[in-house]
Amino acid sequence: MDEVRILLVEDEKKIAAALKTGMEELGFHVMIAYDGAMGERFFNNYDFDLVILDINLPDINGYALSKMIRQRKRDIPILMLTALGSVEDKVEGFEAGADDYLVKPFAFKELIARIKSLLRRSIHGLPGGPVLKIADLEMNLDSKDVFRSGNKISLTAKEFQLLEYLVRNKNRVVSRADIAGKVWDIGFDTGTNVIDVYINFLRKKIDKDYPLKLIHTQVGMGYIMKET
Amino acid sequence: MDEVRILLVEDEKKIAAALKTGMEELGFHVMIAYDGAMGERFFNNYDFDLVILDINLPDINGYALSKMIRQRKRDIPILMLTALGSVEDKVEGFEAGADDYLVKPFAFKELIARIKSLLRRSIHGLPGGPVLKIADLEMNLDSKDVFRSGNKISLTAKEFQLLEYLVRNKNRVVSRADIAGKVWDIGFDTGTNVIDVYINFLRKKIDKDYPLKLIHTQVGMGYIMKET
DNA sequence: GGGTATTTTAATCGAATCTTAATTAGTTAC
DNA sequence: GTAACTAATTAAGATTCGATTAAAATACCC
Repeated sequence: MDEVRILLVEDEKKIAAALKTGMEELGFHVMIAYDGAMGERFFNNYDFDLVILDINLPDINGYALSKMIRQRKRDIPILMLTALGSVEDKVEGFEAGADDYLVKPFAFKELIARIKSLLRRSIHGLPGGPVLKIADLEMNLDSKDVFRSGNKISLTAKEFQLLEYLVRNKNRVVSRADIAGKVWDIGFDTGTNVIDVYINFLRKKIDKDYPLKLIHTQVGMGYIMKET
Repeated sequence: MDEVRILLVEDEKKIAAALKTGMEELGFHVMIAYDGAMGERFFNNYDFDLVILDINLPDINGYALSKMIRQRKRDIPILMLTALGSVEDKVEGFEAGADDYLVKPFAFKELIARIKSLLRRSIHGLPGGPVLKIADLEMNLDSKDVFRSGNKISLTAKEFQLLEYLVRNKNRVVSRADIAGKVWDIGFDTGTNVIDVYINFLRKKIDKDYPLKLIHTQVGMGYIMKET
């Protein structure tokens, strides 16, 4: 999730500054608007991935601003952040188009968790794009993409399965019998050496060009994937 | 938004019954599971638009169930409903894939407002026209019109269904078995190759005349739709 | 009911992938 | 240090997989 831009509309300068600092430490890019008109202007002139709205603003109130934003860009996540905690306020907030509603005072961590949950849906498509990692190796289980140090590596189906099994069991020695059972559907009584061959395929694609080797042999035991 | 089906996993029967009644009065169709295993079973056997999860369940806990649901169907909204109100609990909930987290006791109206907000976002109920997009390809689910770079493409019913499934799962490899189950109602044990044939039909209509191909084959895995 | 459009089955061809097998290299144990 | 074993590597053969085409079966429409 790179370059997430957040518009924060909040009139209490101290709170706004604190939130901005906290969020920027997490890598978000935050822009503060101190009133509704400013919020509207910013929204119209820049591109944001998410909006955080206070309700009680000096001029335009948050509900109105939310509706305006929804009209103009119906898929941007809006999170309302306010001292108004009654059920009616919340319902009104949601009806104005909010995707989430958080009552002050709140824990910063909860805010972040909710922001991430919202972004998960809107930015990188849908939630849970599961990615396995070890060192600089990444496997995307959805798209079946594999990257080493950012370079794309294309694997065949079996290679992918084997690598997935190894990475899932990283820092743990897996025997050939384990692999045979999980990746191939065989019991490993057969005198085949497919596994060795495939380990070789993987090493060529994954380790060969990199000084840091990830696949290691434990003679007499099996293979292990680790960074050290 | 017609026929919204909600899965409610909640072990306290009184609460579950009360919620079900309340929601059904609003036109939702609710199914109750009294423990995690039951929830999992229901989830696997029926189609839902939203899941409401209690955390403290007799057997499997809500976090685990949430992760399981996310893996299987990553676009369904999950709302956690629980007595655990600490920030850590909430963060854990969101990390397990929840889209919203509501602490008991709560106002029924707030629950409804949050449910509606989630449904509004989830694909089916997006306001303002159901149009799926990827790159310069657009599918209007209402009018069943399909455009590539503004040029109208006419598809047959099955072609449309298949394309819709692929586009909904863009950037994700879908296996033939997935497709067989969702687009055709078959289990893919049959040795048919309809899917391959239809992929071929789609490619001719959608990709043939354009340099940027959208339908890609992952040999041994399935098909994926992506721009790159 | 006839004719067209759509869906499905079937068969072919070529290429990608998987597997086997044999050789070379490396490791362990005595 | 050498025998015995274990693993790495390579190349070739076997098999599967997918694209494509054509034809058959089914559904649809007037």
